[in-house]
Amino acid sequence: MAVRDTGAEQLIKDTAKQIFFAEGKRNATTQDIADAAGVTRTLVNYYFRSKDILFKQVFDEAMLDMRNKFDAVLAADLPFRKKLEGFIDMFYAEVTAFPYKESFMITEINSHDFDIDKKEISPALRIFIKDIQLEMEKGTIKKMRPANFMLNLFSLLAYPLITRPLFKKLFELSDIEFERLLHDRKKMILEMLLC
Amino acid sequence: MAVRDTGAEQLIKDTAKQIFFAEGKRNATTQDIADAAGVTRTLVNYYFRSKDILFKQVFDEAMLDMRNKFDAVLAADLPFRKKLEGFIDMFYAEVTAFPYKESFMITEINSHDFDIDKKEISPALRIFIKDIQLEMEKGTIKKMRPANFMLNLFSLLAYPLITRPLFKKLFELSDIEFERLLHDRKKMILEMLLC
Amino acid sequence: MAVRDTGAEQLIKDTAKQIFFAEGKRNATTQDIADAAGVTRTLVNYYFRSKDILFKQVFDEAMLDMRNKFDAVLAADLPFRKKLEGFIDMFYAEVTAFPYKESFMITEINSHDFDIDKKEISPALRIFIKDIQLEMEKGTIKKMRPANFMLNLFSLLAYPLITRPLFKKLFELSDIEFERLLHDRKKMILEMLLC
Amino acid sequence: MAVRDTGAEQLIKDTAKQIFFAEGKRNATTQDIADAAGVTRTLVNYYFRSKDILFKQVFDEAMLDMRNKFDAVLAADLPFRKKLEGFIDMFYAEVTAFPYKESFMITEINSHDFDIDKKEISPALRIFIKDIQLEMEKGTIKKMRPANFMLNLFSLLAYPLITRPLFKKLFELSDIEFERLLHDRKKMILEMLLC
DNA sequence: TATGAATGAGGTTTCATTCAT
DNA sequence: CATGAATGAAACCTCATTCAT
Repeated sequence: MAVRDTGAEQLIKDTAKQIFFAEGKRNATTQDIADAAGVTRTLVNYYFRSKDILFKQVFDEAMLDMRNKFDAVLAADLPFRKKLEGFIDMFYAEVTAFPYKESFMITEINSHDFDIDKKEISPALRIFIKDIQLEMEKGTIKKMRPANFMLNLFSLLAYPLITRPLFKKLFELSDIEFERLLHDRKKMILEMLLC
Repeated sequence: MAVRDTGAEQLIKDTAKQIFFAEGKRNATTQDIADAAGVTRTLVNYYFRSKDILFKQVFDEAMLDMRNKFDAVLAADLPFRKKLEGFIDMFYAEVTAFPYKESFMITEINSHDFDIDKKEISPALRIFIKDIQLEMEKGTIKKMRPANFMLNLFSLLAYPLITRPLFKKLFELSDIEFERLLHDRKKMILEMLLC
Repeated sequence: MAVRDTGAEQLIKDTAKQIFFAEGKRNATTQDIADAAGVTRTLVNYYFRSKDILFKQVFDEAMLDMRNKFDAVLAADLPFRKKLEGFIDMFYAEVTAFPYKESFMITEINSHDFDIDKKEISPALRIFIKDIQLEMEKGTIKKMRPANFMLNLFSLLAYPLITRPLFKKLFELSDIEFERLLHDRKKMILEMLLC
Repeated sequence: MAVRDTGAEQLIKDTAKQIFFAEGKRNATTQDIADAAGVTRTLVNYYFRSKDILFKQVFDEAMLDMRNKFDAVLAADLPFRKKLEGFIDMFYAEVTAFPYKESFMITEINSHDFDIDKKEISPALRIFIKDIQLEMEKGTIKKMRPANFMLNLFSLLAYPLITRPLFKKLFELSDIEFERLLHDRKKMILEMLLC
């Protein structure tokens, strides 16, 4: 009697995640995913009924995953500056593991049927927004809507990563040079946000 | 003697541009484009041989178009601050006309066979880099690699636009509230970059 | 428990063989073949991925098939003359069943990417070449390269069959008259080769 | 005022002949032919209305051409053996110039709507048949139907040429070796036919 | 749980042909 | 005599999905 493996479902999702986010193969077919996972194409369908469902599940999991990581950092019991530093480090680590995830999400976010099912603002985010307002009162950061502070943070972090190929060409940079550039940014972003 | 019509080719490209960049229909088929342009599908093929070629041509034209607009602003004979303001205005105008163009380009840029055929850094960009270095010396902007200054500029401008749906959800903002937020950013971006 | 049908793949190949070789419909489409086999066109594609692959498989099978029949006759333990007679009979039988096979193969052979994957001369052919050399030494056949003897054999057998329509016209022969002509050839060919 | 060229029609036919018979590109499109002839595709259509008509005209011309060459040799005032030699030489010369012509004709001949419009047996052929019968009476060639003598002649000449790629593989022959083989055949064919 | 067989829908491309100048 | 533009028909191919074990 065979041992129930049962890991197939998660294996397929992980493989899809890898293909989409790490390898950047946006148009991978179910066949491609099945092949990479070492299962038959129909098994993919057995578990997920349709490609769209697999798609959505992988996407949602990735979103949730990222949100959990965000929350962990944002709700941590640390001084504001440390939180920011932790956030930046976490973000860069994510991008190193899944270089295409940002770009992929951008696409999804802009697709016509984008709809994440969330009820309310995450508690961690609520805490962080409080932090931001406090810092503004203390004068360590400029006065602005908290949403704009968040937008600035994300912008300065994420945008260079998703347009990396373009800017490499534009400024004639090697991979190493671009890495150096990114490295410089960490301190710089802190300064821009906190000055 | 009738004038040769011949506008069909450009018409098809313009229609494709509209569909891709203004309506965000990334997966539009040749049929969709033909229908929207009021021509038969095979005519599309007559001019462009294949969908990929149409795709590439439209993309390249859009890139060139944008670069020309950049160059016009960056090389203008204006004080640095005015240039920045002009750039920001131009960028927002572009995005208003073609809301999905950024997102579309992100995707292409990250696709595996991305390769723009450029020989050297654009003269206008070279001028602007000079401007940046001059401003640094004057102390009106912080010292950093010029490339990082450009990255900051683009990041703060573009990222909120391409992640708009997500942040609207995240902060529970209406369209009007988000517009207000964007409006605030113009002044704020100038301050962040120039402080 | 029902028996797996699974005969579909072979059925499609056999049908294609029939259409190409027996009916001479060189330009049959996948649809034609699917219709004749009583399956849907996409099933043809399911098994063979592309028309070319089906094409190649059918062709290769036909080649192998014929080679096996050749080998059986050429390697048989019979006196040389009997072998020749057997070969001629076999050849005519083949042609009766698949009148267009020869012509089809001529075309393929002359196509630009013709390449059968054979490693070495078939053992049966090697035996037959030995036979030929022996007969030459015995003086029952004229001295010549064995390859030329083979060429003569095939020429005299096959050529009239593949140019049948032309010669029928040229000599104003009815089908029956042409059959008579072919019938006479059997003895004549033996005489020409063995004299 | 431009010089009337007018050679375009013949140029197209000659180009088609070249492509079909010399290069063996059976499936060349009108575009291919137009390109090779240095004219636009629509010009091909202007002259020939349809691809089939061009096809047929080229084919018919090639047939007529060959028949004229046959006739010239067969009706010449020469001894029988000389005629045969002349015929063989002429045939080989033709094949050298247009290696794929034979194979192409085989295909056409076997196509379902093959129909050359001839009224009667060519006078030259009639003369040659007389010759054959005379030689039979003289005992220089074996007794058989004249049609079979002709079939033998053509078979031994043409078949090795149209199956050349196959036999090269089968007997592991280089191009040079195959040429040598063909060279030997000239004398051998005469012997086989005349013994 | 897992799979091979089969299908349908939709997309792309090729090509000969016709139109209008 | 010559051509660029446009069209129609048909072929081909890919893919997600369903069926029947």
